[in-house]
Amino acid sequence: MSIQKLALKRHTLIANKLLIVMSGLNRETKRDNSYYYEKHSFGLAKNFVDIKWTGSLMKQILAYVAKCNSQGHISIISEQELANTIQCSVRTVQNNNKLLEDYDIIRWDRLWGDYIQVSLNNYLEDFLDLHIKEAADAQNISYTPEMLDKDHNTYTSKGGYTSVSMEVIYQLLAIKNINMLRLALRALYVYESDVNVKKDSEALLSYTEVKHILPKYIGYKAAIKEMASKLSKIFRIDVLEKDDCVKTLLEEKQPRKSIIEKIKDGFILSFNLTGAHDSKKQKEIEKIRGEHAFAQFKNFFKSFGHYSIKKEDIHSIVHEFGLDIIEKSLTSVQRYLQQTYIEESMDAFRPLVHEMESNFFTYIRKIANGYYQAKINAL
DNA sequence: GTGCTGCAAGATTTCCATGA
DNA sequence: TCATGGAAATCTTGCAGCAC
Repeated sequence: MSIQKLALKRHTLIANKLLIVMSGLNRETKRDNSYYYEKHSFGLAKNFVDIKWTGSLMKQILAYVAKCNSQGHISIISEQELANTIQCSVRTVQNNNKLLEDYDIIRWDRLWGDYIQVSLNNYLEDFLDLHIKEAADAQNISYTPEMLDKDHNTYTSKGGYTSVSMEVIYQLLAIKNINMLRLALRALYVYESDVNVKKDSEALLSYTEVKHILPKYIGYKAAIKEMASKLSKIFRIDVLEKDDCVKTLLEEKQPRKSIIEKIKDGFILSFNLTGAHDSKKQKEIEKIRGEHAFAQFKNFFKSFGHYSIKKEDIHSIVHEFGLDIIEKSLTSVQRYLQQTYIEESMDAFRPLVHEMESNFFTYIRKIANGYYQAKINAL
């Protein structure tokens, strides 16, 4: 019997401040004759700073964020499946839940057997870093569409959030070494900040930065290089040292002051996410290809009947299950329609077409969900 | 029978002294 | 300052006992 794992969201939104606090707050607080504290800069809540982030605890929180709905609620989750997914024992999952509840980070209740429900406390504020803007202030700020909800509330964010692909989440949950996990979480934040926001071509982490984030005993070059090399399943990583470091970064780019500071270290890790690992780019590509796949299917279907599906629903379903699953589902429906048309009577064919015409979104979603569950279980 | 908790052993992480 | 090894601290795990 295969070990059951959790089916997680294809794209998980996670506050940068959560990545920062779990990776370890930077101990180098004095910079350029002034003081900088990540705790204050990111507006971290006391309970998130005070709790001791063990490896299993970090992975458990990542799994909860990757599983919950838009209100931070998980209506049902198996402790055994969670333990299988984050690669620890059920006892550790239970201990962690109790600890997280003591620190007022989650609430949980047992449903029956090993099934529980979990709510992430202050989900918007603490896990997405989104804060509702007062109505009076809202008129005076600019915002991106992503910062508006269905009720047209306006949100502000201090440290922002990043989108992490399902592939990357599963890779993070498989990491056994706590310092590798810390390094990966910090690299994801730097990638969001440097590549997605500042539009640099790569995310750079200097030796000094890594040294002050990881515990002192592990903060030396050989150990950092060793850990970085093992993260190649998630990132494309280049280690730039001494002459390489200066030449590559100074000759090929026009670096900002902050990058020049990193170059002075003479030892820099360069991180890049490619293909399906880059959640934001992946979402944009899938939107366009998804629309194309549905347009092709609609063209095929027009000789049998007519249905309508909103563009937003296409984006949402492609976002939820992924382009490969959606294409597979549409191909399967097309084949099934053709087969029924050829091999069955009109009495069997008509109700099928009618079901699709009445709510094609629900119909295709049901099929996609089946393929998706099978894909997750095969991981 | 089920779920929770305390305990102890083993595993992992962190600290610290030391030498290069 | 960096790298390392041994010691100490902490985390993880499974078992046993208790309450319901």
